[in-house]
Amino acid sequence: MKMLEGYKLTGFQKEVLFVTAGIGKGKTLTYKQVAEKAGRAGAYRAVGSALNKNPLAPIIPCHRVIRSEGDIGNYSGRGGRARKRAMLIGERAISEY
DNA sequence: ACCGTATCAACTA
DNA sequence: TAGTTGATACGGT
Repeated sequence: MKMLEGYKLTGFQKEVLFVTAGIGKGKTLTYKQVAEKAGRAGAYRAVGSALNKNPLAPIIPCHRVIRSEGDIGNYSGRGGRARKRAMLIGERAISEY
């Protein structure tokens, strides 16, 4: 996993990105779950911060990380929340409501 | 449903 | 080092 080389990311950042990148297709994880997998359960805020600065926004499936209630969180990638919602609906990961 | 507080890491001065 | 911010979570009202 050397895709993170060149990017000045901290350990937590790398863990978060790695976990996010490891989410299976059509699956979704809540920020809490990602935080737990990253080794810092409870740091859901930090997870958001990490993904916010995520230099691999178009590469990492950050759109598969949603809120605990199943709602769409925010998204820094191109298209913003609309794009994220569209992708999740396309993968049947969430309800289209 | 709405508001306030809790919690964690990164950023900036 | 201290203060602020941010893609959240949870409980009380």
